[in-house]
Parts: sequence; structure tokens; C-alpha cells
Amino acid sequence: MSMRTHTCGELRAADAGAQVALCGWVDSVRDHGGLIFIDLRDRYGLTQCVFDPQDSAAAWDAAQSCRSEFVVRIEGEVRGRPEEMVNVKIGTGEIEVRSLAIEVLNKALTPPFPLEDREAELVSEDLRLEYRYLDLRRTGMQRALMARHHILQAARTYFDEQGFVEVETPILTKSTPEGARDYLVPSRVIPGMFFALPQAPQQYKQLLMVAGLDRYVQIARCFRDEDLRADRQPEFTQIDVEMSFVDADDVMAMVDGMLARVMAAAELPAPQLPLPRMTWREAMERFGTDKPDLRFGMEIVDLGEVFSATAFKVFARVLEAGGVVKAVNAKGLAQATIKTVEEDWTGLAREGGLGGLAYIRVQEDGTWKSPIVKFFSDAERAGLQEALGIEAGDLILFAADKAEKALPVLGRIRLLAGALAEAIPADVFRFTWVTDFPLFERNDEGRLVSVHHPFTAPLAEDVELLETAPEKVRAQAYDIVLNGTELGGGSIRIHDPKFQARMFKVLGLPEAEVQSRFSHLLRALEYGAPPHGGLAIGADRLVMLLTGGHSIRDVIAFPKTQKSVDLLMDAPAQVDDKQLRDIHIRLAVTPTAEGGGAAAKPE
RNA sequence: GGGGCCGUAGCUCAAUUGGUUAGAGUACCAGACUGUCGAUCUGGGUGUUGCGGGUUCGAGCCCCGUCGGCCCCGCCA
Repeated sequence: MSMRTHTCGELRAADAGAQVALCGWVDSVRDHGGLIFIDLRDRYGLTQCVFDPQDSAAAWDAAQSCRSEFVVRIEGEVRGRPEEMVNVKIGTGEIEVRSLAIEVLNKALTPPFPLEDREAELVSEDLRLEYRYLDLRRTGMQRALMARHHILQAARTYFDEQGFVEVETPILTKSTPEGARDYLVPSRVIPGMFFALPQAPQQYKQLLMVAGLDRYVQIARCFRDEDLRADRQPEFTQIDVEMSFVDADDVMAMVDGMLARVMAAAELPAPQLPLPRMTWREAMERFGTDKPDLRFGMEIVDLGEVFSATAFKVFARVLEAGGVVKAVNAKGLAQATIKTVEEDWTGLAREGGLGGLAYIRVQEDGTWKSPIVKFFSDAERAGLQEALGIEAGDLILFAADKAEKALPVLGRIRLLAGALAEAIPADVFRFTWVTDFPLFERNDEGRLVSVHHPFTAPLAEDVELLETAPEKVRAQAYDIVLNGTELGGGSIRIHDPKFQARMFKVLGLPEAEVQSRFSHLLRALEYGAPPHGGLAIGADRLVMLLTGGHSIRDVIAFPKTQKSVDLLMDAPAQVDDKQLRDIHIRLAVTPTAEGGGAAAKPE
């Protein structure tokens, strides 16, 4: 008989009578003194194996010494269970294996934490990460990894069917001037020079379009040396796409199809295609963010009309100065605590540069309780009522300032209010495209920088504003958003070398820097670059959202901690002096062994 | 760089105002048990209260420092 004849998730009533061999981990031992039950587990499922001293005294004896997580091979005969003994919780619950022999292939130490999902999910994450190979043994984690596999496989298959070619681009590449901090790799051969790990395969995929590949896709690893969040890891995976001879609609339609396939692969309801679209301006006006969560209402309402002639000086002054008065109706939150409204949310408004946050609590009897209502005319009250659909129990939150300040604040409060009111369903998936982003923004120093990246093409009708009013120029850029999370984004690229040079000039990049950083791309554009565009989707975030996870660490096999430490491998770590000499590096700090060897402390 | 939460048995947590021998559940170990499937019953505490220092007659608890984990802001073209 072979090592194993079946998996632990395979046997059914129809297999009764079969002689089988199963291999796996001991999930649990229930020793009744006479009878012993061992649940044997592998990736495929759980099978109950019964040891009776009358069947085989030797096997029964060996089973007695089995402990959790031992790796064993069991031979026996499949037996149907009487109806009252069927276990409906597991797929193999209608059978059991009458065990005639058991071989311990490997013993196991007692796991440092329970491997049962129900309990393991409460265990501190650093312990799980230190013993990730045990954590990944859990059903829940295996399900997440399987979902990831199916989702990425569906995306690959889809793009293959659509004629895309998967091309691998270098991991050792060149540092880019803008964007995130690069991970650097010193060159041994050329002293003092460094490779950078790619933040994205952006320029390579554009060069592949110049090369005539026409349709490119890659499940690409990307690296960014920035601080982490629940949805950000220093290395992450993108579904990276680029297409030639397309416009923005073509790219979005292609990705619509992919997302529909991916939803099916994740066994989730199909979204209606085409996925909805809105412009960046509309997203900001209605939701106060460029990644709107469409799972609930509480949209931002403009009250410029209502208060156009108001006697309330605070609003009047703002409107006169070209500002806006906006509000959100936090439905049903009139009972929100003073702390929530006047400390937490008002504090948030102040952080966002607002003077404060006005509000109205609508009492159960319909009366308005508010420090500011007394300044409103009857017409203004009626206007508010109408514009915000005010009902008993509502909480109205006002922001009056420049639109760029008021909208983001209300956008954040809308999310908090939605969560507080439990108005955001967890099992609903609402996609939207956000299009027509601004091409540029001002950074801290007031310098013009690309919102997306410097290869993004502007909308044709805005090109004439490039030099005169660059901040008004909209980009042929689009983000795909799911449930308030930015899944990915892309753009139509500039394919005309003269235009690309013009763009660098508008950005104020010195000629020398353009040459040293982008000469390869500019030269490539000189040799017949097709019009092209594409996008990249954050694979980890996509899988996280579709599996209901709260952190991308839940869908990455071996993630890093918030300090970018790998607790399992204990990386980063010190290296030998010889290794440093080879790469011409001398340390300016003395590494210390504290914190498990991963912490380096300045002298 | 900044704000917040956390660190007590293998795990999850408790421990009154600073009080004498640091507990519970579970895991684990031993014994019992022939139909369990989160088995059950009996017995057993296995501890550098993250680490270092301070205050105190006395510190898990207070103070200072430090290490680590998580969430957020900044940052992430």
C-alpha cells in the first residue's frame, strides 16, 4: 500500500469497506480507556480514526501515546457510521476509519499556542508570527492562503485568456527620485553604487509596451521602505497590467472583467458591470475622500444655497471668502456622547485645520438642540430640513471653511459616524472607479509634484492649462476603490517624448536630473512608443477585503511586524565583517543584540 | 518623528487603597473510563509579573528609563 491512499477530507459513505492509508497531523485524541478516537487532519480535512484493542492491540497501544500535532500514518478500513454517530460538522462525518496500524512519522512538541481557530485568533500576533508555520497549520489561515491562490489564479487565467503576456521584471533595479523611500542593495562589483528594489515595475512595463508586447501582466512583488499600517507591508504584491493602443475606458473595462472573475473565484456575488464610476471631484464633494465607501449613505450635503443670505456671521463670512458650508446627517446618532462629538470629532476637525465643528442634535420630539440654531431664519431651517432629510434622532454635523479643508474632515467624520451607527455592512462589496484626478498637487515646500507619477497623461482638454494653471489640469488617471479602500490605480501614459520632456519642465525637474534618472525612458519614447496605459491592483488588499480580513498580514504567509521585522527568521540581522567589506560598506552604528537581534541602536 | 492601547503560568485573562502564600479557565502531566467528536471524571501549579533602576517597612500595582507587539497621524509618486 502506498504512503497514503486518500486525504483526510476525502472519504465518504460510498468508500465503506475500503482498505486505506491516511497521513496527517493528530488534531485531537479522545482516549476512553478502551476505545481511542484520533482525529487526523491535513489540508483537506479531518477524518476520525478509531482504535479498538480487539482490532489491533499494537495499534491501540501506539495510539495511546499519540499527542497533538504528531505526524502519523494510519492504516485501516473505512466504516460507515450509524446515523446517530454521524458528525455533520465535517465532510467525512458519515464515516470513520477502523484503524489496524499506526506509525508515528514524527513526534511534535506541544504547540506554544492552541491551533484551533476559535482560540488562536485571540492569541497575540507576535507569538503567531514567531511560529508562523504552526499558525499557518490552522484551518482559517489555510483557507486565507487558498483564497489568495484562487484569486490570483483567476486573475492570471483571465489575463491569459485576454491575450496578456506575463513578463518578469528585475528586482534589482534603479532608485527613483520621487515616491516612497527605496530599499537599497549595494553593488559588490561597482563600489559605492546601489541597486534599488522596485516600488513598482512602472518603467519596465512601459518599456515592454515600446517593445511591442502589447498586453503585459505580472503578479509583481513591490518594495517600499515606509512606515507600516494594517494594510501596508514593506513588501507587497501587485497585479500589474499595461496595454497598448487603449484609452482609459478600455483599461477600466478590462479590469472590470478581471474583478468579476476574481469575485467568482472568491465565491462572492458577481458585481454588476460596468463597475460604477465617478470623478474625483464628485467623490470629494459627496464623500470627502478620493476612496469613497459606498456601503452606506450619510453623504456630504452642500448648504451654500441654504445659507446664501444668512445672518449667522460664521457661515456668512466663510461663504463671502469663497468657502463652503457643508454638512453630514449622521442618521440616528443624536444620542452620541458629548465626548464623541465635542472632543473626538471636533478634535479631528481642528487637526484638519477647521475652527471647530457645529452640530444639531434632533431630539425624539423633533426639536433641534444646538448652539447655533438660534441664528438661523425659518427659511434656513426649512432649507436644512429639506437638504439633509432631517428626522427625529439625527445628528447634523457642519463644517464651514475652504472646500479643501471642510470636505476631508466631513469625509472622515462620515466614516466614524457610519461605524458608530453600525450602518456599514461587512458582507457587502461596493466597487467604484474614481476618475479625472488632478495631475499635480503642491508638496510641503509648495513645489508642484505629480499626484500619480510623472508619466501620467493629462486630459486632452486640459493640456493648454499645463503652464498657466497646472493645478487645474486633470489626469487620465483612475483608481479602483472597494468599500472605502484604494485597491489600485493607473493611468494613460505619455508616449510622446517631447510631451514627456514638457511635463518634466512643468514639474521643475532640472535637466541634469531628468537625464540621469529618465534618459532611458525618454530615449525609448523616441523609438516608436505606442499610446499605452495600465494600472496596478494591490493583491494583498484585494484578498484581505474579499476574505473579510482586517489586516493584510492575515493574507500574507510570512508578514513583517510594524517595525518591518520578520519574527520567524529574525530578519533583519547582522552580517559578517567580510560581507560588509565585499560590498564596500562601513557601519556608522554599532548593531546590538537586543530585541532578539533585530534591533540596531545608534551609538 | 508624534499620539494612543498593551505586556502576569505554554495560551487567554484576574489580582480591592501598595499588604504578607500571585489566582481562574484552558493547555500540559498522571490516573480512571468501550461511542466520543470543544469527550468526561479525579488529582497535579508548571511563574525572572518583558527588562533595568528608583520610592517604600513592603511593589504585579507608584515613578523614571528601556525592549517588544498592535492601532492611528505624519510618510506611502
